[in-house]
Amino acid sequence: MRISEAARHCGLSIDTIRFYERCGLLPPIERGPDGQRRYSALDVDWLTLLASLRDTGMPMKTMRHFAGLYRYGDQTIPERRKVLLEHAAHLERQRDALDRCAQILKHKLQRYDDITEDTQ
Amino acid sequence: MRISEAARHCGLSIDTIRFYERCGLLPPIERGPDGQRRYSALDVDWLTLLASLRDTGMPMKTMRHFAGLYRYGDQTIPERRKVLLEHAAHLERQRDALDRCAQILKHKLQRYDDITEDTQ
DNA sequence: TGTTGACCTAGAGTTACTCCAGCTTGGTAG
DNA sequence: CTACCAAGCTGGAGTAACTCTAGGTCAACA
Repeated sequence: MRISEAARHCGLSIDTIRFYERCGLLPPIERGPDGQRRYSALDVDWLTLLASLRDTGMPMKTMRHFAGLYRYGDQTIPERRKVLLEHAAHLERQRDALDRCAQILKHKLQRYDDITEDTQ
Repeated sequence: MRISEAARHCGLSIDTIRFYERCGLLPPIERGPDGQRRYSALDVDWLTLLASLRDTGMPMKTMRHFAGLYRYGDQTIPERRKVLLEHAAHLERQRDALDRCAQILKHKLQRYDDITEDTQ
C-alpha cells in the first residue's frame, strides 16, 4: 500500500509518516519499482501504534527508544513492557487532567448561564 | 504573590507564565516597588484555567482568542461559552483516544506475557 | 503529447515552550 | 559596611515535533 493509503489507515499525516521514517521510528520501508514507498500490513499496524502513543503524549524520544528495542528481538520484551506500563500510568494522569478540566469547564459554563439569566 | 508562588499554585513553569504574558494571554500584571510581578488571586485563577486548557491540548491561538474576549465584558459571553463548549467536545475526543490507546497497550502487554510464558 | 495527480527529497517555517547570559534587587552573615 | 546568595528581570537563542514549500520524477489518462 502507498503512503496516502497508509496515512488514511493509521491517522498520521503523510508528512508525519515520512518524518518518522527519517527519525528512525520505522523499520526499513520497502520501495516499489517506481522508487515509492510500499507499506505492509505490519508497517501500518506499527504506524497505528505510534499514532496512538503520540496522540496520548508519548515524546518522540521515548518512541525512538521503544522502536529501537524491536531491533533486538524478544530479549528486549521486559524493557518494552516497562515502557508501555509507564505510558499506561501516563494515560491515567492524562485522564485525571481531562476530568479536572471538564469540572472547571462545567463551573465556568454554569457561571455564564447564571450571568446571562440575571441580565434577562 | 510573586511569580514562583504563582507557578506553584497554577502548575505552569515560571518561564511559561512570563511567556504567556508576552503573548497577551494575561491581563496586565501589577508590579511591586521593586519592579517585580505581583499576582492577585484572580490572576492565579486565570493562570490555573489556562494551565488546564493547555494541558488538555487547547492551542495558544484559541487561548489568545478566549483571553481577548474577556477584555470586552459580558457581551462576549456567548462566544466564550462557544469556545468552552468546543473544548469540552475536544475533551471527549481525547478521552476516546485515551481509551483506544489503553486497549492497545492492554493487548500488547498481554502478548508480551504470552511470549514470555512460552519461553519459560 | 501534454497535463494531471501522487509521490519524491531537502530544507525552511511554525508552535509552544525552555533555557541561557547578563543584569538588578533584597535579605542576611561576617 | 560589605560580600554574597536567592529570586527576579529582559532579550534572545535553542528545541521538539511537526508542517509546508519548492522543485523534481513518474504513470496514467484525454
